[in-house]
Amino acid sequence: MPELPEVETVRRGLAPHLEGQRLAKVTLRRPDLRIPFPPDFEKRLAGRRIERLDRRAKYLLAHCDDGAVVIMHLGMSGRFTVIPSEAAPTRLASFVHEAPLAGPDGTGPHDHVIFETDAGTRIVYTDHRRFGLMTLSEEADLEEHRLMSGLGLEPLGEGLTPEALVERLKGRRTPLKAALLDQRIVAGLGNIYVCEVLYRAKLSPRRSSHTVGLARAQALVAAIRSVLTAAIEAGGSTLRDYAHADGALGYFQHAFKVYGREGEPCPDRGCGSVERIVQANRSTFFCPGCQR
DNA sequence: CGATGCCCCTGAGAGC
DNA sequence: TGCTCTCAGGGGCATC
Repeated sequence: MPELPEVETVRRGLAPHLEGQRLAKVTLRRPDLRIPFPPDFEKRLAGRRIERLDRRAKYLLAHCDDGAVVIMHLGMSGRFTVIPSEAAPTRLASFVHEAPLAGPDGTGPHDHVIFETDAGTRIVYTDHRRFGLMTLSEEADLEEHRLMSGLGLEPLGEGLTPEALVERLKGRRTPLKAALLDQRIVAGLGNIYVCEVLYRAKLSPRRSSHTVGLARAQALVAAIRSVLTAAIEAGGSTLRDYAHADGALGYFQHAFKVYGREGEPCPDRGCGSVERIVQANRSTFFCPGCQR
């Protein structure tokens, strides 16, 4: 699902509805997602004001006025729907595929969390595969939370330099594709954007990570920055049922050069056709002609 | 420590 | 129509 650009797009869509708002009510419709909700999650958040909505890697972080932070991850299929107070109490079906309308509150069977703000806005978290999570950090230092402490370099942050990347890839014999998916090295890339980054950097997904020196790392860092920046500007990518917080669709999927393009000619050089291979049980798309 | 496979879950689409 | 199989943007855990 959502990789960094999609999570950032969701953050931007939700922020105006959450920042500065007080949560009037929080409702859970099941006890867990990928992990259980913390005890008293609903009570703990009721009455709290959200001061800021941040993002770290693929996590959304809602900072409360009492210092608690709601940590949220969308997994593969998580999404938010904003229902303004004036809207009819039925969901806009256009951005929820096949989701049957259920209870009198207009929620469907995969709507697991409902936030209601003092302004009357409802923010519904939907996640049919339930690989997402929501939990609470009470730590004084958020970075010490177990979900945050192991995260690697923020791809659009200043820490991602070619030198830092070389340092983290050094000594690893794992394929470069797997290393870039490893959130402990660089945090925020997923399957689609790693494929796109490797294509643009002209590096093979099979290349052993330790063979990436400074020159190749420079190409990688440049590709990571440009692909993610362009994807965020496009509002992320829309595949299958994914949509923004406001129901709009991102369009970066039209800019994919290799992802999902098996058999098509290499878009840059026509030097071969895009191949699909399986690495670590996930599809990799690349051009064996120009990616070395 | 590092790398691989399997698992969590639901639904869509292809093929028979 | 209906069954079975594969695949899906994530990540944690066991195992070697």
